[in-house]
Amino acid sequence: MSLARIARTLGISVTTVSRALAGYDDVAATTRARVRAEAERIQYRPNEAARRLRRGRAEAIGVVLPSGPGQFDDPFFLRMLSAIGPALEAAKLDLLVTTARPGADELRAYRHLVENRKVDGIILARTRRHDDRIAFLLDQEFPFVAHGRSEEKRPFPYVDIDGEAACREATDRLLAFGHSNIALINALPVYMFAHHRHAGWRAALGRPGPLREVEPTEENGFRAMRDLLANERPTAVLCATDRIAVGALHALAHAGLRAGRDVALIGYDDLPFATYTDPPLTTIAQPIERAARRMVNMLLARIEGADATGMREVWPACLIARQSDGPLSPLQPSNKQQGDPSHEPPPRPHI
Amino acid sequence: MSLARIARTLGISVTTVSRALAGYDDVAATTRARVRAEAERIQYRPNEAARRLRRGRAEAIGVVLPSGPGQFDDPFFLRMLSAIGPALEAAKLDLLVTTARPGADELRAYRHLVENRKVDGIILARTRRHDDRIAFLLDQEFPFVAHGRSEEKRPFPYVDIDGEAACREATDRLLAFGHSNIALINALPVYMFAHHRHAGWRAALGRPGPLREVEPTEENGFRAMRDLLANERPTAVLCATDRIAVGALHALAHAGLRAGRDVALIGYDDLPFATYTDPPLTTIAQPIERAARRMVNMLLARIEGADATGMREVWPACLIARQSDGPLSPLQPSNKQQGDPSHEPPPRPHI
DNA sequence: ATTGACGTCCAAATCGATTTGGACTAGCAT
DNA sequence: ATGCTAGTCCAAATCGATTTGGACGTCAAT
Repeated sequence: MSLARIARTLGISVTTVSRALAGYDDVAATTRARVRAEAERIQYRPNEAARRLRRGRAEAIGVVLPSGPGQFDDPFFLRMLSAIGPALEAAKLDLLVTTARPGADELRAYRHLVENRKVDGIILARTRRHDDRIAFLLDQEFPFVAHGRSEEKRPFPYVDIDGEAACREATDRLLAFGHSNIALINALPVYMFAHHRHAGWRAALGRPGPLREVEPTEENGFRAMRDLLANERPTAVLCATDRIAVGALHALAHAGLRAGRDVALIGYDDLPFATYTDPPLTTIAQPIERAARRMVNMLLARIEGADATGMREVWPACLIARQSDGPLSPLQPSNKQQGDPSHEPPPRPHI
Repeated sequence: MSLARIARTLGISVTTVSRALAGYDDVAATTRARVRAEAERIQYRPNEAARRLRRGRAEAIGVVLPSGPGQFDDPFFLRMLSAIGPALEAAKLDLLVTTARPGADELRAYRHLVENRKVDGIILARTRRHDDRIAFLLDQEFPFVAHGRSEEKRPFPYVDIDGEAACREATDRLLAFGHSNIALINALPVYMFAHHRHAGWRAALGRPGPLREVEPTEENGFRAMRDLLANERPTAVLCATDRIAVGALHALAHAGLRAGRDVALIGYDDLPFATYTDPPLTTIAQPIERAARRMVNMLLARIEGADATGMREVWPACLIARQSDGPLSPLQPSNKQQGDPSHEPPPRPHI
């Protein structure tokens, strides 16, 4: 009872109050001023539910967070959320967050959002090569924007980071350092980003190399690295995420090896702790926040009915050189000739 | 047009359809069955906005995430969110997430949630000694539950982890190892949790010790540790968060010192990477997920009108011994007698 | 004087679910 | 026949904002 209350106090109709506040031009300036003043006086706030009911919109967008072991503490989603928040504020939309364990639970969460019209649009992250969430949303013709591509045949809006190029460059860098036995500890290949990172590594290498595919946790990075050391014994390792890299770093230390000297290691994500590992981690930084803001803008346009064609963007990532990689060590078993085992930092190639 | 549609199809009134689906007992079993069948057939989903309007409830609860430099990537909030999510699902409430930079922006976010009746209740984390958010919510008599206590005089519902006891025990452990010059790198004292951790350290110490207070990032942990080494030169350091501890660890490595041998270091949070630092970090684990679930239950009760008295719980934390701490090294400058510089892991006291 | 245009304003319908306060019928007892 | 009780059902009001389709009055042009 609020527009009504202003109307009663001022002795005018609810319609006029509504139109005055909404800025219609069929309201006399003096009336509008009176309405504005009274609205201010009683601290009028429109009832969201009423507006939503009338407009037929949820005035909100949704994000489904993966929950469950190994997922919950991934800083990626928090970075995304904190970028989405402010971007939505401008559009006066709410952000609805749901959690779901990957699997059947997850698709159910998306169904729930769509079928109960909880949100007007969805932002979807961590796309998979075959992604039933994307297929579902396309089937329903529900507005969404994905972070990452997919092998879905129908086109859909996305913003992605070019992990393939980034991993190609990182691998090229390792090759330029003189490495040839370059391993990849990748995330599970169901994820599109893992697929791309694998492709970049594979392309730069020009042939298969030592490969491990794991759920990206420190624990799994540790295991994979230990296993690589026991078998293929690579001199350089590209890790698909920094969490994997941290585990791998630890496995190296366990084996009495030092990253950057005995084995070159490159991570991916540039998590805040990457500067403070020992040695500091060479890694690949992604503009997640900017990408998230772009995704919000795309989604808003989609909700307004804009055409989705052309809403496909792939942005470059950026390698950040620190100390966990470097030239092939002369102490390592390799085919190269032995060099000077100096402690000076060796020259680094341009990338 | 949906209850109405079922009503029209079945030739009965909207009232009856509503009451049949809502489980009132003044509906004939056969009618109820027909309604249920038709609802199922057309995949009936009640319109949230209409229900909210009628019930006068938002059917949602809110969380305000701190955003901005140094904050956004704190895993704490993501862990909390992923625990809140499932707990809310059972109650059929939505989770509304807002972001705000700490400061004026933040209180504005809370005002917004309350004044626009966006949510029925709020979960508030990272309480401060003087917390204007808590004061505001109490003033408004708005249902909320805090994670952490405050110096607010009026009672309010909270679940907290006993950081004071945990830090007292951790400091006692360091004392038992033979340390006497035990520093604390704390978070800023505006935060209640920092205040508690300080109190525990101070109580165990029985006198002042080297203290640094910083925004809890790796960077600041690094600086603080470097500064401590250049000045008070403690033999043991308690860090208020694992992120600080990681920075401190790095500062030690930089100075050619090794944690666990040259300097004892204890963190707080048990972040996933804590097992994989070098050396693995002795730290304090908090049952955040369980606490979050408990907070949701309290909040639901509060929303239902339950009395808040007695809704105050302090849970114990748990020290996880790894390798970053240990006995006073004989090589360190100290008052103790020199021992055997063996590489065997020294005996550890029970805690 | 009539017409038309314009400037202001509003009654009523609408969105969809919920809830109040009965209406109506059949069956049974008085 | 009358009253009463259960058992079913529903018309209408309600929540609060939005929107349609005019109503009414004033003023200038014809």
